[in-house]
Amino acid sequence: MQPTTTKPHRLIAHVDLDAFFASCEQRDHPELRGQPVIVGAMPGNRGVVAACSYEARVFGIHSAMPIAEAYRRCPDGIFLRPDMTKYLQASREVFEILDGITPRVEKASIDEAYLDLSGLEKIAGRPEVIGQDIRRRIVEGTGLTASVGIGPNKLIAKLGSEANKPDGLTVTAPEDVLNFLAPMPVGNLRGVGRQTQKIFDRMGIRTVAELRTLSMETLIDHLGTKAAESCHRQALGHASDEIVTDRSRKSISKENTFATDIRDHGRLHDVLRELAIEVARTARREGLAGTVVTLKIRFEGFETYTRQTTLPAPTHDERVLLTTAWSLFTKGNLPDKAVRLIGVGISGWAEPELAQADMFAPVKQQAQNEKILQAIDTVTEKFGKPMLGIGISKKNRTGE
DNA sequence: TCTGGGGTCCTTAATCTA
DNA sequence: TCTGTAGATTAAGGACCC
Repeated sequence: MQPTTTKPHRLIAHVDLDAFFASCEQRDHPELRGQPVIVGAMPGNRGVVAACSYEARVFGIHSAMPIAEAYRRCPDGIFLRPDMTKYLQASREVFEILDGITPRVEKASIDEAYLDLSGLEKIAGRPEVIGQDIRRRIVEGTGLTASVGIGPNKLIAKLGSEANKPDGLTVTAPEDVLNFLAPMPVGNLRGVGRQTQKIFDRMGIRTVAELRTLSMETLIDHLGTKAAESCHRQALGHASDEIVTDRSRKSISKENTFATDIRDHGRLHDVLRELAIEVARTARREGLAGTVVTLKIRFEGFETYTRQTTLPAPTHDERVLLTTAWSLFTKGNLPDKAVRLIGVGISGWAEPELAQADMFAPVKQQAQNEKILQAIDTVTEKFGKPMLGIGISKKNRTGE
């Protein structure tokens, strides 16, 4: 009989900067310290709270809350527009510090990271000591506080950092994972948002311990296979412990919500051009060229649609993006209503060598296709009907 | 309450292809 | 040659996250 081998536990940390945007502002403007700071849209405009200080949270304000509601709750709060340049710089400084602790750092967002600390205990001491060291280095290096969770995988590390905010540290040993999770609301699990929460509410399931009592079949019946498997695994404390140090992006997009809904197609086209220019610029800067163009459109009443198409050749040319997106708008069978938001995105990256393709490739490809189409028309004219193979090509090409 | 912006991943339906 | 079909691919929308 083969000896049973069990995979050794890894030691994963999750580092989460506290109220990041608001903390950057309070750090740089001492007069804002101790004040309810709300970063996001300005009251009177459309928008939501991007981040708020802990002093603002006392009023029940939280991120993603409509700014009008935040203002109602705290009219004396300090409302600020986000300064992304500042936050990106602060984020870079934090990641430099984290890179100095271990090379195995995964950037989860502008203000969150996972670190693989496995093996570090021999040099740096117990997980508690390492966790305190991470927090100390961040506050000394940047003036910002962070909450840290440490556990055998990313889920437990993340829930740990959330459990003790702000400026806290939670270490969960592998043998404590089940007890750590048991009393938590199911909404703490990854992928359980508003809709899934409603389903659990209807089932009378509030905590992870209660979730564990459900059979896999029941879970699949209510949530579908993927979500059920994910919840089941998480409830038992099973999750990924892989640190992905080079996450490549899958898409680039830009969108814009108008202050008031508009119907003027000329203005829509102008805005779409600006967005296409920004998307194309980002793509070129990052050496990416994509074949899938997506138009996003939201009408009055928050009615949202997306339309996408696949180009014959990869592009990072704003003219191709604009032409394609505009044709999706005009030919996408969309309602004739005032527009609240318009956006454009690109994805479906070509292979690296193709991504370096010359920017006129799509235009050339288009011209090539036109020639082929002309040839088909000639053949059709001559023989009365298209030859089978060519006929199919034409059908595909035009999407009819 | 009245809902930004930039992403990722999943499900489902439609379409294409062999 | 035509047609039905299964699997692959594409498109659209939804849910979620920060």
